[in-house]
Parts: sequence; structure tokens; C-alpha cells
Amino acid sequence: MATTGGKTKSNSVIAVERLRELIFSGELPAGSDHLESELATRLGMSRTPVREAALTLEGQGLLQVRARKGVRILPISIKDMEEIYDVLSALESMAAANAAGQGYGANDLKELEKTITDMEAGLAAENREAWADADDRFHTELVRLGGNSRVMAIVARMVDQVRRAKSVTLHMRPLPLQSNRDHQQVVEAIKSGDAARARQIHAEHRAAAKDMLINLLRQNRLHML
Amino acid sequence: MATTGGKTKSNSVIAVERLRELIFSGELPAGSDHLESELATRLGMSRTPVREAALTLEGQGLLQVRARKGVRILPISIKDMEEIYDVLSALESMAAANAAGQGYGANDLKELEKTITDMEAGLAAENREAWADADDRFHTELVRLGGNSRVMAIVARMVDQVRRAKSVTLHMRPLPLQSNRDHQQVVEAIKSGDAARARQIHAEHRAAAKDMLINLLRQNRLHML
DNA sequence: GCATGTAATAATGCATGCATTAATGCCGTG
DNA sequence: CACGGCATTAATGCATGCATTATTACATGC
Repeated sequence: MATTGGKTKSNSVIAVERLRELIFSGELPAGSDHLESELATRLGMSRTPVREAALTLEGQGLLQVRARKGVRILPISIKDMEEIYDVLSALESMAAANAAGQGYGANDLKELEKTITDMEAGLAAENREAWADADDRFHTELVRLGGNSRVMAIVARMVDQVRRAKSVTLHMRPLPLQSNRDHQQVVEAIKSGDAARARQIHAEHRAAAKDMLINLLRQNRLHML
Repeated sequence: MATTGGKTKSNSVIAVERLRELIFSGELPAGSDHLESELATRLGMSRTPVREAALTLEGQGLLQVRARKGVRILPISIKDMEEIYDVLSALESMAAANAAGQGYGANDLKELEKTITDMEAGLAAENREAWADADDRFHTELVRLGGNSRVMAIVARMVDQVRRAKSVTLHMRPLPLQSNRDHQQVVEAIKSGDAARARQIHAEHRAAAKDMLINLLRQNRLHML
């Protein structure tokens, strides 16, 4: 039995998971429409659980349910990216500040530091996928250390929405050298309990990431992803 | 025909609206469980649209769908309130800063300023409901001026979750005199284009509101609402 | 008397079919 | 030839019934 839990998952939950995979992998491309019955056939179940899954994913901002036109996979515009990165900036910097205020010891921050060494390893090997994976884990862990479950949930949703765009730009962007220095400084601020500094550094980190990404998209005329 | 739109609403949408009303009015009390079939009978429709509405509201954090136990109306703990007010603080202060950066003129801020005069009128008449209503409109309008649709959506959800708690404490709290001064200062910072100041003032405003509310709940032993 | 296993029960989860309704194409008219 | 109304079509929205499964109560054995 896997650690994910061997509990018998309902078809509705399976549909959510499968649809997410199909969206992230690009098999259901951004902007495309799909009838409930098509998706039901594709997933080997009836329309009911597919419909429920569609409603769930609509609440997560990944698609839109439109009467008689099927579900539309929502594309991400540059404006969307700006919005999302602003939300991430505000919430993650607060999480960093809160993490700094918790008095975490070296042991509590082990996981966070491991993501940094993984990023460095990824950078050294010029393995962008490995770096990106570790970067995701850094941000997830940082938010977790902030101790606000709602921030965790919101951030996860926002990250989902930019997932496609990130994978597209991953190979276009320069190697993120500054990024790693930022991460290291955030950890140090948390260690020393300097909430204001943790917040400040992380906000600048996110602002820089936003600018880099937006410019990249504009330069490459990627107005919709 | 009302401005809300006379379009034939689906039962599923009606169910969402009615359930929200029932939750906010306390007819479905926090912590209570309700079978899908009960709710369906109550709303005069079949289980299907009720079930869909329940999934939607679960995504909004208002209730929880539990197999074989019906839907549970989620109570709000003090920890929840802290989380929510921290999210509101982070996102609304960013909205205030962004609003200050938009170069809004007197005309753009008319709606915002009207909410302040309404609050003052409510205060003068010691009409707490009128004050609270204007206060809600102030925050909604402030976030709208920030120009980030995701922030608007997230803030609206958070506000929904604390709605019951707010109405309980509305008559316990002292008259919010400082609150109005804060609002006025935020508007002035936005007018003068001072983003940092708008952010700062509003963050302090939300922090003070949070402390006041949390203390009120603790003093009155209201650990769950 | 308590614990364990089993059977009855009841609520969800899902499939199916029909009614509703918006979109599309066609026909008739100006 | 273009425009407008009507019929056709097709996809959703919803109700219904059944299968699945967790829970509870009861009986039996220790």
C-alpha cells in the first residue's frame, strides 16, 4: 500500500486527479473546450463524477464550466501572471516573517535547507528540472513553516495556475543564480528570528522573479499559455 | 427585473445561494451536520444540485462534505480567525499599496470616500449595523481599487468565513473610533500616491482589528463560532 | 460482563434517462 | 442577397433508482 493512502478513492476524486494531470501535461491544452461526455468516456466513468470534478476544478481556477460548451481549460495571460505573483509575494513574505517569529531551531529548518542544497546541486549539474523541483519544495516548505493553513492552500492553488507557464519558461530563462542567494538569506533571517528582514528579502525575491518571468513572456510574445 | 440579473438560474446556483443564506443566518448552525436528502427536501429540489452546491461551498471553506455523515457546517476557531485576519492583512495592504500606485483621481475615490462618510454617520447614530455595512464596503472597494481580481476573490472568501463571528462580536466591541481615522489616512495615502504609507497604515489597521477581535473572543470564552 | 464478529441499516456515490434550453442551420421573405 | 424566425439538434441540468459501504446494533462466545 502506497503512502498516499490505499483507501478506495471515489471516482469523483480520481477524476479530479486525472483531470489535473491532463491539464498540467498539456493533453488538455489551455483554451480548449471539452464536453462532459467526452471526458467521461476518456476517464471510463459516467458524467456525474466528471461533472463534480469539473466543479471542484472550477473552484480552483483551472477551468470554467460553460453551459452547452463543455469545460474550457483556462489559459493564463500575462495579467494573470502578474496577479498571481503579487499574491504569492504578499502571502509568502508574510509566511517568511511568521516563520522567523516562531523561534525555529536548526532541526526545524533541516528540510528547508535540504531544498537549498538540492537547488545548488541542480544548478551545478545544469539540471533545470531538478532545480525547479527543489525550488517548488523550498517555497512549499517556507509557507508550511509560516504555520497558516489557509496561506498554504491559497499558495498551492496559485502555483497550480502558473504551472504550465513555469514549465514553458524553465528552459528560456537564465540559470537562476541570484535566486539561490536569496533563498539562503531568507533562511538566515528566519534562523536569526529577524521577521522584518525575512519578509523584505523574500518580497524582493518574488518581485524579481515576477519581473524576470513577465519580461521573458513579453519578449517571446507568449501572451497566453 | 433586478440588477442581479433575471436570467433563469440553475437549481445548483440557487442551492449555493440559499445554503449560504442559511449558514450566515445561523439556521444551519456552525458544527451541525445535515444529510443531503434533508437539505434537498428543504430546498425543494433533488439531491443532485444540492450535492453540487455542497461541493462548491466546500471549496469556499464554508462546509465539509463527509461521506455518510452529511455536510458539516464548519465552525470558526480563534486559530482560524488569526489565520484569516493575517491573510486579509497581507492582501489588503498590498491592494492599498497598488491602489496608491495607480494614480487615481478624486473621481475614482468617490465611492471609497462615501463609505467613510457612511461609517461616520453610522458611528454618530451609534448604529452598528450601518457602520459594519459601510466598513465592509470600504474594504471591498479598497481591494477593487487594487486591481487584482484574485485578491478580490480570495478576500471575499475569507470575509465570508468570518461573517458569523463578526456579527456576534459587533455588539460586544467598543465603538470603532480609531478605525475611522485609519480609513481616512489610507485614503489620503492613496490620493497622494504614497504606496508604502498606504500599505503600512492599512497593515496596522488590520493588525489592530485582529488583536481586538481575538481578545474579545478570548475574554468571552468564544472558542468556536 | 465484555469483546469480537456479523448482519442489518442507512446514506452516499454513481449510472442512466429524460426534460430543458441554447446554438445551429434552414427556409422563407423582404 | 441578406436578414429574421423557426425547427432541429445536441449538450447540459436534474431526478431517480440502485449499488456500495461505513456504521451501528445485536448475538454469540469467552
